[in-house]
Amino acid sequence: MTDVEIKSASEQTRQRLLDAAREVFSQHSFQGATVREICRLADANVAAVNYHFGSKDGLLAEALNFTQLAALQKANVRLAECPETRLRLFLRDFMLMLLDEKNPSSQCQIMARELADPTPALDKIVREAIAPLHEFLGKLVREIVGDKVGEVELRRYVYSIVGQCLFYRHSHPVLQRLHPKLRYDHKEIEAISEHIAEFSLAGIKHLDKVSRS
Amino acid sequence: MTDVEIKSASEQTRQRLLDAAREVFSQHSFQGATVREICRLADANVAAVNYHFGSKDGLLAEALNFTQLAALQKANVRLAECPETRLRLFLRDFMLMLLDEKNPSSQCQIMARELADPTPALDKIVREAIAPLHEFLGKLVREIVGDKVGEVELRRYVYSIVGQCLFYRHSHPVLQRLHPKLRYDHKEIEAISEHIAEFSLAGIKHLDKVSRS
DNA sequence: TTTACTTTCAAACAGACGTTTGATACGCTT
DNA sequence: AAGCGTATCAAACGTCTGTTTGAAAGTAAA
Repeated sequence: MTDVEIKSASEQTRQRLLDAAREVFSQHSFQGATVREICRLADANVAAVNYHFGSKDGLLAEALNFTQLAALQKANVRLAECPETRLRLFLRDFMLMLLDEKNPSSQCQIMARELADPTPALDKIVREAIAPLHEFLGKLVREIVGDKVGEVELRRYVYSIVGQCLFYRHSHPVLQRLHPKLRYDHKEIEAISEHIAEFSLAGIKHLDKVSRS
Repeated sequence: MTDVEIKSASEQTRQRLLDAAREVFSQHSFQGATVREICRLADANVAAVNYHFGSKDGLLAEALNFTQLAALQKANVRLAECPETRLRLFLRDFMLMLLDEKNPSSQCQIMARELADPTPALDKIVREAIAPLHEFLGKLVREIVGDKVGEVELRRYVYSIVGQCLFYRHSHPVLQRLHPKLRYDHKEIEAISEHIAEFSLAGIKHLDKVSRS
């Protein structure tokens, strides 16, 4: 009987607040999300946020959780595959995490909002999620291109890959207006990630070839 | 002596409000931007926005202006170059428009904010700016890949290109934290656009080759 | 100058926001 | 059961928001 299963009433409301916060912060901007809506969703009093987390900023900071993203990277580096295949597999898992409509508490939506309108939480996001992600992708791409490519160009490869991925999450409101039929189901997400992987691998290898000549 | 040069006092404040609105809306989210700050910047009374534009929403709608983006496309289709070169040239001009720090009234920053947190203005943006842009790029890429590629794949090419471009604008707050030395001067922007062009052309032609086989 | 209309202005409005307060209810040890 | 620290609650606080108001100032034709 661990304290992971049995929690005090206080810890339960804390958890409900965190869940509600992830839900609301992912659907509205930080300024657009209201403490009152979060508390309503968590069946808690308005004062609960300030009691448990000090402030709205504090709640956002604690609501951020990047374990899923970190787990993806950790699992990937353990694979005994060639770097190209590992890139393909990572992009598949990453896009599934990024676009899955079934996963409402997606941290990535919060991250996307922070990009457009940074709050103090962005520093934590960059430090704990984005910087490690870029480092991970940098190493992976390095395995593909070898040592001939400079750091600046390597970074641009990573930017091109990440840029393509984020586009689908970020521009979702636009894509839905352009193509109302669009749905991010599992099959569609796999097709998208395969496209990004092939497109990127071609771009990487072509530029690699050019810079070697 | 046309009425373009000599304007009534009323039209002058209208214009000052529009300029101030573009400035403020590009630096804050729609919710974060306040009517009072816009009026302060425009040296106008708080009531001026509602008098001239009906509401804050109305002001944003009228502040949007996509003539620069449209001009880029119109100039590009008139070039007597091969489609690859035209893509390279367009990406150069597009990125200069997107990233130039000297251009504070950049419409693109407002667009980027609308993506993350749509307001009623997003419909106008999609209709008048994004849809034409995607159509333009779709035709340009079509010239490169020929008729063998399906519509769905063609769209994904365009998404990959646009995604790379928007990343630099969109993730600027992140990139600055990752690499504080980063500056978007003319030379850097040209290097970025060249990278995106080469990366994308390689991706397009490789996938084209694969799908033909 | 008078008249009619447009534009500006200070002030106020009504509502929403994050946060604080002081009282109440709860859980736990003694 | 008494006592004590913690957690919850309705209510209020002060501030900021977009918007409205009615009077004042400006503009231009008669």
